[in-house]
Amino acid sequence: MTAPLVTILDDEPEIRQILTDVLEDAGFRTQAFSRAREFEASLKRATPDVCLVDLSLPDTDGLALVHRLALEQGASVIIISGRAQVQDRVTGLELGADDYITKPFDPAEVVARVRARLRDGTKVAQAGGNTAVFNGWTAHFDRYVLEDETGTESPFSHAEGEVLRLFLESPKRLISRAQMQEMLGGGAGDSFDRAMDVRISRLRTKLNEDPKNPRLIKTIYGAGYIFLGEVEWQ
Amino acid sequence: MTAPLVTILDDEPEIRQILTDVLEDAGFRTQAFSRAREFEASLKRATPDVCLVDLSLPDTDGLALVHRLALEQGASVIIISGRAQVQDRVTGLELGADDYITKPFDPAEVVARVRARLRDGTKVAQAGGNTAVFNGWTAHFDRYVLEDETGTESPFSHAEGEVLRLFLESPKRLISRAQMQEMLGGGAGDSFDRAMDVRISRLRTKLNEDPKNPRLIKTIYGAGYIFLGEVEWQ
DNA sequence: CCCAAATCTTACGAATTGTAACAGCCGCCG
DNA sequence: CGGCGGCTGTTACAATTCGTAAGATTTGGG
Repeated sequence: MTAPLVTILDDEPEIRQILTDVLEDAGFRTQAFSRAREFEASLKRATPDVCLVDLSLPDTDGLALVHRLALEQGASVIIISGRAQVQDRVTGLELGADDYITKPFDPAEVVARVRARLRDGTKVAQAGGNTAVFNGWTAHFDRYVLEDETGTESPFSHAEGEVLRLFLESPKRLISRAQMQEMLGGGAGDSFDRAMDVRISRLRTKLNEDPKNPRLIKTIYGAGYIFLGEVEWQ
Repeated sequence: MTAPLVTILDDEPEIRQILTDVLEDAGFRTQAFSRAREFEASLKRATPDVCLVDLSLPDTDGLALVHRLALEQGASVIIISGRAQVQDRVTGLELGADDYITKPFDPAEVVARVRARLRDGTKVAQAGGNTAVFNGWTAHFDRYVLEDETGTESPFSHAEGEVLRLFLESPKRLISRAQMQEMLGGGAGDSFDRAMDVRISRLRTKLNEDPKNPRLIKTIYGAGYIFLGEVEWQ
């Protein structure tokens, strides 16, 4: 699957550069434009997944553009603007923008907000986000199915999926028991730890882990678990 | 069609009051909670369209709650927080929130952002046609007919249609049993749950679902059902 | 090496869900 | 009227899920 496409429309070269860099680092494809005319022309060639639009454009009314974009293209639109007044934000959002970021902005936050737009899915071709590939396995969270490297499929349950997803979302990082309980909605039950053990045990079986030498789900005595494995979400 | 439901989770009574007032003025239905426990209990009865969650809760880790919400409920989540650091926002958004508003906030902006969520996210009861196309099937609700991918037609009953419509109107979202009863005018009969089971069982048969591995109507043990499939109303 | 704590695994059972079979209801038609 | 057929809820039993308990095993300190 190709990476999501993010288009940037801003007349300041610096901003374009910063946004392009940080978004490409985050794994997106990007296209940057300085003028609305070129930007709109590009829409006829490829529909972006998210558009970052600066309102203070010299050659167009930015708000009208946003309105058209949101209405016709069906793409997610994030306004980036120097105007920080509440009224500006409200009108921007009412006109169809999905988010409104004020300058000066932090690049990391922009990336996070772009991701948030991609996640909610209804606008994007829902291809991504609920399938993960790791070490020969493929986990389909939409179908609750785990796929072998030979293509053999076996179902996993909701509880198993919760744990697996948690691991796949934070690979190669220590996950403590307490963290799991919270994430998995465990009312910190008295013996809830044991339940978690069992869940993990069952997951391990399903992943054909060698009990003596687990390769994917590693126990850190007294601390928690670590999921090793090269995960790629699709 | 009923107004969209917005739930508010905040421990400060003032904030709850302000948000409730301004959102109801804007035409939404609201439910406000001060504690996470009650809030989560309410989710079993009705799925809100948007959740406003304050992170600084006394009785729970707010971030974990947000994560669960975004993951399982598929509802739009907006974090409201006193913490304004970029890092806080980024982690909040990465964990699945759709937006992040810092206190102090302007009520008008909150309303605008809630509206933005509703626009792209949840399909609010499509007023449009009564024909839905999904995964090779076509459901004609005006004629009570289900059409095969080969064009073969087979009738479905009223009760089956109710359930099917409910699924098709909220695809890829968890639908709890309680919700079904409500939506389908269920006199909360004691054994009405089993009737619902039977309805779904019959619907599954009609959709040629493999009992061992259903592809469209998925059961989430202890939670409800989820309808997978790419739905398009016509 | 020994022990206590932590963790793994297995078996069991309560709760939940699936579905086949039955029965009541309603409309249709001879 | 009576029988028939489709629809739908109820019941009963089978299958699944998942937490709990309990014993086995592993870990790390002394």
